[in-house]
This record gives sequence, structure tokens and C-alpha cells, in this order.
Amino acid sequence: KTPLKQAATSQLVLTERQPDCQPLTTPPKPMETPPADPWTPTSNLKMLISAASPEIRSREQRRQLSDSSSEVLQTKHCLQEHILGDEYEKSQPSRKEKSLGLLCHKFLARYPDYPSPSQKSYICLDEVTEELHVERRRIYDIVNVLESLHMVSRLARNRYVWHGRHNLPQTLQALKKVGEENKYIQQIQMIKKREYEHEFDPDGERNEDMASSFGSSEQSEMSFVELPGVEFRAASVNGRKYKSLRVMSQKFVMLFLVSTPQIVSLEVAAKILIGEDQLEDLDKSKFKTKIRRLYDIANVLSSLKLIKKVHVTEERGRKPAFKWTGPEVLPNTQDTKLEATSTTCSPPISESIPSKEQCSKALFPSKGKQNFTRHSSLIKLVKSIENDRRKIQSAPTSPVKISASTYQSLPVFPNTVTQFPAINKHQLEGQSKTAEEMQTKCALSSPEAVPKPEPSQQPALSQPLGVCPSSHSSVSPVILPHPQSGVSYAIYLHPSQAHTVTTYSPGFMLQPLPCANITGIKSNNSKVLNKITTEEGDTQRGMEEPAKSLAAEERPDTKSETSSQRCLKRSQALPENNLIKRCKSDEESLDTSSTFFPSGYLIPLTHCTHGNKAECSSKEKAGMCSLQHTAYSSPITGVIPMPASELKTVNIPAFHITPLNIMLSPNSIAAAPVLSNSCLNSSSTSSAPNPSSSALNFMLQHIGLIPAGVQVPANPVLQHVPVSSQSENISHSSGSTNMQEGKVSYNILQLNHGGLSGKYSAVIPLQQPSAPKEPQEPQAVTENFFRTPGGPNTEPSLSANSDGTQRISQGTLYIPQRKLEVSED
DNA sequence: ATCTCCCGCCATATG
DNA sequence: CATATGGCGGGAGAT
Repeated sequence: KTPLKQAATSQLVLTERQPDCQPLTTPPKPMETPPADPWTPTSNLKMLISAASPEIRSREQRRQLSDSSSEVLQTKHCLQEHILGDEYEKSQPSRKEKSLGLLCHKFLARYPDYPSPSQKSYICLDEVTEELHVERRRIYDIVNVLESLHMVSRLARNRYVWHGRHNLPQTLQALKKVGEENKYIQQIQMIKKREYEHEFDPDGERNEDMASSFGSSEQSEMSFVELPGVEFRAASVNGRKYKSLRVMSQKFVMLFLVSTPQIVSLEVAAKILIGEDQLEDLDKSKFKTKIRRLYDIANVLSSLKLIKKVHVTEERGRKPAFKWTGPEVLPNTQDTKLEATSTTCSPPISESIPSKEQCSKALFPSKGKQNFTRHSSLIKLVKSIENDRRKIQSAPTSPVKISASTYQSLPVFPNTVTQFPAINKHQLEGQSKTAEEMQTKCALSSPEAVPKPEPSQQPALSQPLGVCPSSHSSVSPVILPHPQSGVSYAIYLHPSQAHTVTTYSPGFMLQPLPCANITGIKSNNSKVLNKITTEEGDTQRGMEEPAKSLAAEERPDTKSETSSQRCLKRSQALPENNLIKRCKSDEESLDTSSTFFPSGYLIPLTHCTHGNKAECSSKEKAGMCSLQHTAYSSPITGVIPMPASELKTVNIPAFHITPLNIMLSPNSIAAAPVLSNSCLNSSSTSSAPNPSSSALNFMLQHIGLIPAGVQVPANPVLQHVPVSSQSENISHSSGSTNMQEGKVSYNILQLNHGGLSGKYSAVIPLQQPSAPKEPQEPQAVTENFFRTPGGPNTEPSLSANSDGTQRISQGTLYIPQRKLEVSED
């Protein structure tokens, strides 16, 4: 009932204004002090802008502005017009006006995206609730999600610190890594397959096998992924509490980062998130609850512009889904150099740690924020396993750590550059960025050589990686950088199971590995054929002009990106699979049991430039830390002085741990500088050419990705793969945009190679992208999976991967295709 | 009818 | 014990 002044601002207006604002905002913006005067003119402006952004829900009538200072409003007012004939004006706090998404916008408007490090802004929940006129409960929802992204961290009761998006790049990177480790891709495939089966077999209950296997497969015991200096027991607050929403949020994000089309349907997400904990029992109510939560999370993520809502149409109908619109996860650009400079922290750490434990902690260098350690909450473990093993609780060497090591693997290598990575991402993404981001990027980039939009990335990666990595790898577990450009093509290398089992999954120790089981899954051939068409319509409701649409595509950030309202007609989604209801009691019991999972936290050891001892201490908490520290000793070089004995335990796993991803950016050409496990392996293991490489070459050539003459070096690191001009062109033309749109069809090649590790999957663009279609039309993406069973050594276990269909006999070529339709409004 | 998802009860955690 | 958190699911608004 408050007088709302709706700031009816035309989007256009806002857009225009953005330029002005952004420069101000983006860079180091001092931002307002929350307590003092939350509503700064700037903040208001910002808020409006953000609100205006496409993502906002349908006509945004946010009366929230009412509070805002008059001046700001006035400014806006001038511009205000109702355009587009939106009837806004409903003063009613219609339900929408109370939406979490809107609330989140308001919340975000209060703080700068990139607060200057010098001054921290604190968030006082009481103030926020009062100023935003919301119930406290709502704020928690927002804050929890923000916490999961490390955009804020809790200091104490009622008190949070605002970090803004500074940590986003690292966070996403870490999440992606964890997501890969968790094999979410496979899980998704499995779920889809299962659905498919269901279609054919109503009632197919017999899926039990699958279910069980699936459940087991879900290892996701993983817990909250933490960043460097951020979070972590700031005040005593951290203990380990629920965090379920936070964890859920992280997992949800992981799904996007991991999946190829970067589109995740709620249904799938819910199933995966549920399945994790225990054997799966699909309980309908549980499922519904999960969905509710996902909507909550999605609203916040949408406000952050990390995702947007779309609809996926499969044969059965349309299902709500979300598409990742956030920054691509950069490969780890580790710049040793930069790192070195920034790495101030290390010294302190090493110093302080004379003791063995501490040393161990030192293991992982934490340079830039990349290192994450897994901090297991021992408690949980204890329940499940520890009975026997115990005692060692904190000892770094304890088994727990191992698992941790796995996680750690990622971040370990030095990389720091928080900013640069971000830049790269931005570039890659290109258009999609918000204006602010764009500017930031520009600003940052200018100084450095980096600015090149596309190609720049590889070189950077290659060198640094090449140098450090090898050494690193040997020593420290983690370090595999994986280059991923967010771009379309990727080659994934999975660790072979054998090794993998041990090292690979973090959860491994605790639980039986899922992998093995997976194989058993029943397959439906039909699935292979299953097609999914993706269509996206960006246009806002009514608008559709090709030109416009195109423009929109190119520059998503402007208004067109997401119109607030997406009207989707929804065809009835396929009826959900039947879920068997189970007694809650049962579930609960299960849950309890599930508790075991060691929930670990990934804790980035790295410190910011100003490393603090304090952090170290906090870190020690996790047994993991020790390892990192040790490694740390020779952060830059990558050589680790650690005693072999200690390292071994840890290290071994590390090698396998990270699946190698080789990403080829279309633009960049086929060249993929990859630093990978393989190289590590090769170096450490033997000089012999990696068998896998030959297979890879074969495949690539076969497909035409690579000219016949060209060979992909066994050791990917440092090398660029020459690509024929043609291929390059093609890819180039297609551009990331197309890929995203789904127009391009590509093939995914997966090879199982016993020798190295596992399978490689490559995504290769088959066709050049046609010109973008009218946005309205559905675009179809076809994915073909070619699967080549690995060499002799190949393990069955991973086979399940692709679709979950049964294992393929060796030598068999497995080519599932599916079309995906995505529609947006 | 289905999709979204707000509201707020109430169990827990924290202080 | 008083509060602060946040899991959870009913049920209502939006489509």
C-alpha cells in the first residue's frame, strides 16, 4: 500500500543511461555505506538499470523506489515514459512485486558489484529488512545464495560482508571443477535416459537397477565450496551448519557450468540434487520441495544475471529450464607471473608453519584464490566411517584428506589473477555482458595485452601452464589447469576408472564409487535417437523483427535479453515420472544415514594479496590445508619441495583427479593449448607417446576437425593444434553465439582409452552455423555422440557415461542424437 | 490445470 | 532463554 512510485522507466531510457552510470559504478566504486544511507543516488540508478534489464520480471513495477531519495527519482522521472505499452502501474503489491527476484534486485542495488577492496561494506540484516520492507526470512534466501557464490560472507549474527562479484570468477571456476569431478554430466545423461525409458514404459518400475546404481553413483557428498579469504570462519559464526540452500545453489550452478548446452531443466536439476544424498527414492513431495527451492535459487541467480529462464521442449512437452548467461568459466589462467607478484601471502604461511602439520597445510599454495581445500567436516565422517580409522582426525594425512586432495586439485596451481580471468571471460562471452561488466573489462584489459577478444587466451595459458604445470603436477595433486574456454568445443578427458576410482572421486573413500555401478544401466537404444530441439526466442513479447532479434542476440544485455515476462505457453510437461512415495520416516532415516558424507568444504587457501596468518589458522581446520601449504613452498615454480612420502598419498590422486578438458574455442581455432593430466602423466610416467593422442588424432581427422596431416600432440600442453583454415572459418563463423543458440550441430566424440585415462569426448562442430534464425523460431541442436570404446584397457565403468545406456561393446560406435528445443520469452 | 513461488510455521543454531 | 537462521511445504497468484 505504500505509495509506490513506480519508476516507470522505459528500458530504452535505461539503456541509454547505462553508459553514464557504468563507468562510475564498475570500477572501483566506493559504494555507499549501507548503514548510513543505503540509497545513494548511484545505487538507485543502478537499481533502476538493473531492474530495467531484460531479466526483470514482467513489467517491473517496483514500488520499492519509493524510498529512494527524491532526487534520484526525479532524474529518472524525466526519462520515464511508459513505452512498450506496458501497463505497469499496478500499485498493488501483486505477488510479483514481492517476488524474490525483485527483492534481490533491490538488495543488489544496495551494493556495488565490485566494491573497492579497501573499504568493505557490511550488511546488516536488520537494516536491509527494514529498508526493503521484507520479512527477514526472504533476506536469508537471498543471502544464502549470494554466499554460495561468495559474494557475501557472514561475519556474525546479523552481519555479513559484501564482496560483490570479485570472487565470482574463482568461485565459478571452482564450482565447475567440482561439478566435473562429480560427474554431473553423466548423471544428467542418466536421468534423461531414464525419463526416456519411462515414456516407453509407463510404470517401468523395473528401473530399480538403474536407480540403485544411479543412487550410488551419486557421490555428491560434496559440500560447500569455499573460496580463499572469503568466508570461512570469520567470527565464530561458521561452524558448519546447514547450508543446504547454499550447497544446493552451488550444485545448481555446477550443473550449468558442466553441461554442454548450459541449459538445465528444473526437473533434472531437482533429481540430481535429490539423488545425491541417498539412494534415490523419488518421493514426489520431496521433489516438489526441491523444485520450490530451485525456483528460489533461480530467482536470485537470475537477478545476478547468471541465468535466465527458458523452456526446453522435448518430445513430451515443455519443461521449465534455465540457461546460463553468466560468464564462461575461464580456464584457469594461471599466470605464474602475476601470481608471483600478487602472492604476498605465502611467506607468512610458510613461516608460521614449522610443524609438520602446518607444513602439510602449506602444501597447497594458495595463490590467488584458486586453491581450495576441502575441509571435511569430520564430524559427519565420523559417523559413517570413522569408527575404525579415527584418531587421526586432524592429521593431514588421514584418509579424509585424500578426498580433499581431489578437490584441491583444481585450484592448486597458481593462478591468481583474479581480474584477468574475469576479463577473459567477458571477452569470450562478448555481448552478453552487462554494460558494467563490459566496461570493467575494457578498463582492465586496456592496460594489459589481454584485451584481445578471443584468441588471446590460449597463448597465455599455454605458456604458463607449460612451465609450471609439469613440475607441479608431479608434486602437487592438483594442479591441472584445465583450459576451458567456455566456448563451444570441448574435449573432455576422463580419467580412467582404475585410477580414477581411487583418486578421482572425492567422495570415494567414503562411498562406494558410483562409476562401477553405472555401467549396469539398462540402455535404450531409442534414447540414442532421442532428439531435443532447442529454440530460443529472445524477442520480447511481441517484438520480433529479425534485425532486431539479431541485434538482441548480439547484445543481449540490452533490454532484449530477457523480457520480464516470458510467456510460455507451456505445453504440459511430460508427466513426471512416477515417483514412488515412500514413508517419510524412511526417508528421514535415510537422510540421517546420508549424513555420513563427509561434508568437506573446499577452502581456497589462497589469500588475497594481503595474506594473513589468520587465514592460515582458520584453514588448518581442514585437514587438507596442510597439503596445500606444503606445496606452497614453491608456489611459483611449481616445484614442490615436499618430502615424497607425504606427498605421495596426496599426490597420486591428484593426477587423475581432474578430467582433462581440452577446449577449442571456435574463434581461436582448433588450437587448444592444454595442460593436462595427460601431460603430467606422460612426463612423469614415460616419454612414450600417449596412445590416446593417436586415437584422438584419428578421430579428429576423421571428423574433419583437423586436417589429415595434422596431429595432435600427445602432450597437449603447450601445443597448439593447427587447424585447417576451413575448420577455423567454420567455427569462427558459427561463433559462440550460434553455438549457444543451438543452431549449430556438433558431434561429441568420446573415446575410451584405456591407456590414459578414460574417455575423451570431443565436441566438434559439424556445420557452420547458419545465419541466426529468427529468434522466435526454435533452433535445433543436434548432438551426436560417438563413442569409441577404449582400448583394451578400457574399463566398463565409465562407459555408462554417455547415456547411461548400457555399455557398448568395444569398438562399437555409439551415436545418440537428440534435439533440444529451448524457448524463451 | 499447471507453473511459480510467497508466506510463515517451526525446528535448530547461536549467543 | 531469546534470537537468529533457515528447512519446508501449504496453498494462492499467474498463466
